Amino acid sequence: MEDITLKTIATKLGISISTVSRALKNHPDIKETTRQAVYELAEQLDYEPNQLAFQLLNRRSNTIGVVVPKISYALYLQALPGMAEVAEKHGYQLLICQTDDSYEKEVRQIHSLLSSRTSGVVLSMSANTTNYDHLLKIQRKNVPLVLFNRDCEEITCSKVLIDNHQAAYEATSLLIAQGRRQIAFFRGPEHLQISRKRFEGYSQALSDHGIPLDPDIVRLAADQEKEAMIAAITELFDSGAQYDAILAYSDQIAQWALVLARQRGIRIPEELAIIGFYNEPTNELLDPPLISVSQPAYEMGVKAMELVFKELNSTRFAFERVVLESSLVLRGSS
Amino acid sequence: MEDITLKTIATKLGISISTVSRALKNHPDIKETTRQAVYELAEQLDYEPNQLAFQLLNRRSNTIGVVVPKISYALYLQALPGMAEVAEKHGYQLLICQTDDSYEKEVRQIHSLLSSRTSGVVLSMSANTTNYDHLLKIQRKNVPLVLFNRDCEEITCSKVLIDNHQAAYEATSLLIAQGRRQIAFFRGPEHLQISRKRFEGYSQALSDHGIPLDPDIVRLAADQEKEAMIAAITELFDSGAQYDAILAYSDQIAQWALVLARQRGIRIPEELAIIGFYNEPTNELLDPPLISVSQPAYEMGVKAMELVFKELNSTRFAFERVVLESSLVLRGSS
DNA sequence: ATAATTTTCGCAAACCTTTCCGCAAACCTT
DNA sequence: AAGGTTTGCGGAAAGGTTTGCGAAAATTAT
Repeated sequence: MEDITLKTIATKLGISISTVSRALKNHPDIKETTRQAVYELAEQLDYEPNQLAFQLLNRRSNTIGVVVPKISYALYLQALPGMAEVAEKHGYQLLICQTDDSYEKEVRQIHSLLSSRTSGVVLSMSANTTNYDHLLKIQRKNVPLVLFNRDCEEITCSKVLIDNHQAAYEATSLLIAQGRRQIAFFRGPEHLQISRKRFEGYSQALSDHGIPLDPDIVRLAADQEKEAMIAAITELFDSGAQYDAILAYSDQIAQWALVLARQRGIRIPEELAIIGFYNEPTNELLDPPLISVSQPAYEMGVKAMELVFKELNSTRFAFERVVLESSLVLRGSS
Repeated sequence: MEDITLKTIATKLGISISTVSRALKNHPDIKETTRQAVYELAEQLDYEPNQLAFQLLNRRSNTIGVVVPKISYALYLQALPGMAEVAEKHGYQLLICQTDDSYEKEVRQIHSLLSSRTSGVVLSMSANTTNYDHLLKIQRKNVPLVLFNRDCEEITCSKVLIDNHQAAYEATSLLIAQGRRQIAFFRGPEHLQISRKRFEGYSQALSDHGIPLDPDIVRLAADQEKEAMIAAITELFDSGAQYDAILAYSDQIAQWALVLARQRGIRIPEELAIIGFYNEPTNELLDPPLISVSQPAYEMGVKAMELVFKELNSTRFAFERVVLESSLVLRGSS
């Protein structure tokens, strides 16, 4: 069973390869009868145009690389379909790469994408990326790069983000408005700008309301593995520090905080209010349902992919920085 | 900024393209000094071999297509990394396609994969697929096809599955052993073999223990959208039927059953025991934590991908049917 | 010194598609 | 009927890589 190519059809029909190619593309130069004959035989032989040849000719593959820390995070899980839809509309496919927040893996993935001549890259940097040579390499090859969710000042390119400072500020303000004064904070990975911004928003809200920041209840929870999160939360709980609310960098942390607090008989939200980030769908299954900062993930995905194609289809292009609105999803946990 | 190719290097060094190619591949024919010169210039120019050209030559891309109903299901979310790891070890990338359980989308995706000359396909059929022409087409093109999780008797190929009959049988038996006699069952999509098998395992366990099957408490919950699931569950709750346990086709359903039951003040597990399928990580955040049939998702992914490469690298190949062990993860919900 | 190797490298084909250009035949014009 | 236009199709190049084969250059043997 050999591969069916234009040549197969051309030979069987006694016409040239170029005629077959044009017939299949409905080129006006081709006589209706030949066109029909070609279509019939192509159908009968299950001819599938060889994208590889086309891509080589085109000098790039119909593929956009999407590099994310973990597919399983709600944000990416929800953004991916948005990206896929836009990509499919343009006849492109997505090459999804997971870095597991490893810098080395990210570099490997990027090289692999470059090697397979991806038409563009949407990237959410790993938490351990502090060197950006691989990203500069993408740009040097004139491949559109769009930073997604996780920003990085060192790289100039299009970006799709939310205002993390603002989001954290609002969440904190909500807690304060509800009378909370001792708001604990779980920080995310240190190198991540979004993590820093969220902390700054939190700090700002406190100071704007004249509440001193208590370092005892600001904790690091960079590792999003179950055991690490539980350890960080337990440490706070056992520290003897005073707190009547928790704002966490991610819902993963917030969810475990809620569960562990419940196990200790702490009443939520009466004794302890909890708010997280990302609006994981499972938040509403919890008891009580978890409040969270919701990002318009699907729209972010759409927007990011649109920016890729915008850059791809224009010669001289001005980078865009798109900042979408996040919102607090109010539920029972506060 | 032009693309860097072998020709670029060859011209700058005044040698031929083939020499550059061989130098980079450490071909013994090449003198050490030229080899070094080539390596240096390649490094300096950020040369990335053009996979597209190689793939065209090779007549297939270094890519395995993975077609699943929804990435967000825990099974696939956990299986994907297993697949990716094996693929990467072979120098392959994954082209992940989501069908949203739509037959049409599945057909489109398959054609797209065929067109881009994927080296192999791992497929978990959509719930609405009853025509298998597109799968036969894959096989006719000699592209290795491995069916994953969702079986289908009409297609002969390698498969990676669990014994759904057995799993449901065990789950039901556990409930019976705990004294439950009126076990409600939420069925999955009708066309899905795994769905039927689970129901059969459930029925078998009942009859083996001399318990009659009560059609009133066997409900269809094919649609895994939140609203549809809530509707199906509410319908059971409002039906006035008697039941002291629920076995659900998926954890999504089971989770909502648990939450909705709790909202109605039903005590779990005292009044109602609940068991689901797939072992979603969020099960343990619920109150009480949800019991579930756990599949070795990661291993299933690894195994499936290994089968793809096994078939890819052998001329005459015997299909394998791999049935992995599932297990009940015991928690508080029963 | 020449002959026989061995070392080192270049040529060209192949993978399949698209598209510019040109050519022949058929058509139309007056 | 001669010229001009349109219609329908084929030839060939380009895209970047790998590889078998042959050839030149360098080395060794006689």
